[in-house]
Amino acid sequence: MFFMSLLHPNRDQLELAAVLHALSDPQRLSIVASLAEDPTPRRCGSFGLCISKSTLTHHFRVLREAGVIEQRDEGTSRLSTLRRDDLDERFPGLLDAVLAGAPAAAPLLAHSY
Amino acid sequence: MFFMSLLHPNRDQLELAAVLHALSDPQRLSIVASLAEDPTPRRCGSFGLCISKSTLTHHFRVLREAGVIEQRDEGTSRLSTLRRDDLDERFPGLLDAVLAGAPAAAPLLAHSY
DNA sequence: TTGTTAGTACGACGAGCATCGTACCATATG
DNA sequence: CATATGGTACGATGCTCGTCGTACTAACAA
Repeated sequence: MFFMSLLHPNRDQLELAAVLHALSDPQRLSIVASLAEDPTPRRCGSFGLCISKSTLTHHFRVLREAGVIEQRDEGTSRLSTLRRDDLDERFPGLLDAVLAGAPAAAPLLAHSY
Repeated sequence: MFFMSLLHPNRDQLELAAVLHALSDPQRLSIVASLAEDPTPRRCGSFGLCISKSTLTHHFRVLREAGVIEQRDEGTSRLSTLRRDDLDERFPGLLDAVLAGAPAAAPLLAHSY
């Protein structure tokens, strides 16, 4: 989106504790699971979460700053993708294990918030 | 130790988010890494952590209540062990991935607090 | 009995977190 | 231009967390 340049830690800056913390929230876990299920870059508002826009922004920032997701701006949207390669390289097997143990991705409600 | 009966979730009660949260603190991560490196049941005070006794109690309770460790009393001590089997069964690969990515276990200082 | 050891219980403090509403900003579309 | 869309910024609230000190207890040793 606009001015704020998006902070993304690079691969060797990823910290395990930060990643685990980012994944330890049910809403964020649901985002990650959904993103893993369908790797298409997606809008923040398209995850069917029942939380306000500002809370949504907060969760996506936590995920991005921990290095779990990557975000890029396109038009009026901010598209998110999983940083699967980076995570797999730094913490092999972690993401797969988390995804396997995560509750099924949210049903992706019809309306996008 | 005394009166308090120790709460341990059983295998199928383990919650991913709780486990991830328990592992997302550097001190607790260090405890788990140390416990994984040497599976001998160990006293809480024997991990060489520079924190107070009450904080130590707190961290061990978080780990136990999340199902990461098991504790049993013996004499004046409370001995902890990793619940490796249960974790591996519920979240295959998770513990190994975390341990592989964790900073080397604390040097285990000479004095036991 | 007197101490020592290993740990808990309780209460407190400051920091951080999840959440929200309101105000605002870009981009696109009419 | 005006308006709608998708999101951020800021401030506030209430809750949780990590940390501590003090007081306590249970088991053991002298």
